[in-house]
Amino acid sequence: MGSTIRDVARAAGVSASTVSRALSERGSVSGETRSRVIAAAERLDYRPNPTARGLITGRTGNLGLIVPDLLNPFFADVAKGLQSRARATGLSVFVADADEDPRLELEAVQSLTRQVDGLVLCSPRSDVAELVRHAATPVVLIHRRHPGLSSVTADVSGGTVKAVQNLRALGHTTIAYVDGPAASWVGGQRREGLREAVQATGVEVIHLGNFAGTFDGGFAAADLMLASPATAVLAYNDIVACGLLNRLAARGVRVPDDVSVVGYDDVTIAMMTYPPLTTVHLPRQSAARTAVDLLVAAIKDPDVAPREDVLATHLVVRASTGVPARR
Amino acid sequence: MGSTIRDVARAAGVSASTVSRALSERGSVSGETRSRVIAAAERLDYRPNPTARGLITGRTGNLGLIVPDLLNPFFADVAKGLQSRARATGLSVFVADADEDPRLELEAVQSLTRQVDGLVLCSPRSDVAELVRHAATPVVLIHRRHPGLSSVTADVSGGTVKAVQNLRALGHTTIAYVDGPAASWVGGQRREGLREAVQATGVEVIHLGNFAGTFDGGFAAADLMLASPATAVLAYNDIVACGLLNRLAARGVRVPDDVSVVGYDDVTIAMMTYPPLTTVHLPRQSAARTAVDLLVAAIKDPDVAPREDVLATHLVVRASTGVPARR
DNA sequence: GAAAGTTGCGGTACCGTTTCCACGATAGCT
DNA sequence: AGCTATCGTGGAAACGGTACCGCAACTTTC
Repeated sequence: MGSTIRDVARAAGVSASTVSRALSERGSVSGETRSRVIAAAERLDYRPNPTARGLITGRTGNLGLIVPDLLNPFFADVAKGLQSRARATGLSVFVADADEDPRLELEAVQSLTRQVDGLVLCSPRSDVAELVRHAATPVVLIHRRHPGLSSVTADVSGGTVKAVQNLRALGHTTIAYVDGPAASWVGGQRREGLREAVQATGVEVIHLGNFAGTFDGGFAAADLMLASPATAVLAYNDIVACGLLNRLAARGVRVPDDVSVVGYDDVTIAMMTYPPLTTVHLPRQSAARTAVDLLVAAIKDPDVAPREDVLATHLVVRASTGVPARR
Repeated sequence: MGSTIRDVARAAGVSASTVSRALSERGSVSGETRSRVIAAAERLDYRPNPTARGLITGRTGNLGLIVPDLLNPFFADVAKGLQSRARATGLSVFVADADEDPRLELEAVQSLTRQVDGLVLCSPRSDVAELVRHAATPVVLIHRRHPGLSSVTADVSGGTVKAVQNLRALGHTTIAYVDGPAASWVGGQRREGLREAVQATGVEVIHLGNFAGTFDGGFAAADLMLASPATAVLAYNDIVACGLLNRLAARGVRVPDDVSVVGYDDVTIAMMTYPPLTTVHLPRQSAARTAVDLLVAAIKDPDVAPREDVLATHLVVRASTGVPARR
């Protein structure tokens, strides 16, 4: 089956340690010996056993990613980006879906931490300090910040300001906001952005309250929005916006003629709605890339100072926003 | 940091082998000794090092999943289902996104196979025999069949028949079909189902040709569909259907009044389109569950006979299909 | 030409766990 | 009482690598 380093050593007429050195490009080996070893390894189709290597080096060559829900395209995107960057770095990645359950998040940390060199926590729902206490490896956060930890976040409040400015420029003066789960960290960021935007532009913001961050959440919020004097609505994320669009269409409200809708995230389906959704673009693939890089740095040197990267956001204007009609 | 089995042994006043036996419920240990060991392990927060255990047992406790594209909600769903079932079985899962690239699929097999006890290949794009040649562990296929391998597929052709029968019952006699990539295995299944359906119902099927299995593919196909005499259209999958809906809406065609649209997969966004999409439901979470179970069986006994499970499909009728208008 | 440094390689000791074997003690049998 | 099972336990080997040390041969230096 799998040939071992000793098989290669025998075939090449050298010792096991020499094979190890020759193949890992470490230590000094004569060119002639090295090529003989490489030839033998090739012939036997030898691949170092990662488990055995991991035992002695303490490195697994793996990264772990914990997300609240893979079905949310936002997290799927992060997973994809992380995967791709990890592959480029020669790492494999464990993915754990915590099903929006803080308990499962902790469980995932515990079961993964021994098998990976580093952990990426994406939008964790639970207490970060608690999670980190159970992690035996470096940790990087995505879409959440925590003192003393490296993190990659997006400038959500800046994006919010841009969105509101754009709506204001179109002529909207009263804007509804559909909030998500109250505990959400990014939710806090958005509300802060809204306060800033109100100060900067003078628009009036109507908080419609907390809804689930899902299609149904948006669906439910639509009726409240229509009952309000707002001419535009900012949704917690694109999925919520999608629910809004749907309910609005069902009620015969035209978008953007009667109501303008703006989402957050710019996930794939934001382009697929009708009309295509104006949305605040949050970088995901690049966030994932950065997260891998931060992690790799922390693995190489555990004492490296944590870094809090904030990625720029921008507004993607599509067809769901326009000049408000008189109501 | 992490305490070892010897630390526990010392703390409990026994040997390392006794600790191993006590904790793994294997072999004979007196009740008194066991509880002393367990107490010591608890106190030291001892967790067996999975790497070391893996080295000696040859088991990693991990599963590998290779999908073409995590952004496709279909595959994200499979990943989620697999993950959840694996967790319930005490396994962790590696996820590899091959980016629709056969070369990356092979690479993923090679880099994962030594770190897992079993591999799940979901809709592989490449030659399955070639992939399996490089796998050192049991393999289960999802959404593809291959002689000698366990697989979990959905009865796509049966679902197709149901879809066509439904359209026929509504009064459609000419149906367009938007095909996906020519090489696709499921594509073949759908075409076969179409042939069956034509025989059974006598409808006429117009093949609009091969398109990318994406939103853009559907977008592009819409114009061809409108130029044909068909009153209903079957799309390669829900995403393609979504593209169709969009282009139809943009051209002022009403769904389902002017044209009926049917998708495949029943992914989440099928509920979120306007109008909500009638679609052939393909089980994913249960496919993933079955795949884990088949794999676990194959891991326990490598000589177990391969099983080809075919899961039932059904038509989910939503608002995108209706009685055809005279054109 | 001898001392010192460099290079290439083999031997050995681990990494942390499980598994196999041996051994003493206790129990059950004739 | 002696002989054989059975049970509980400790010791040692093994899994497949890498790291460290030491040694021989060769090169450099004054």
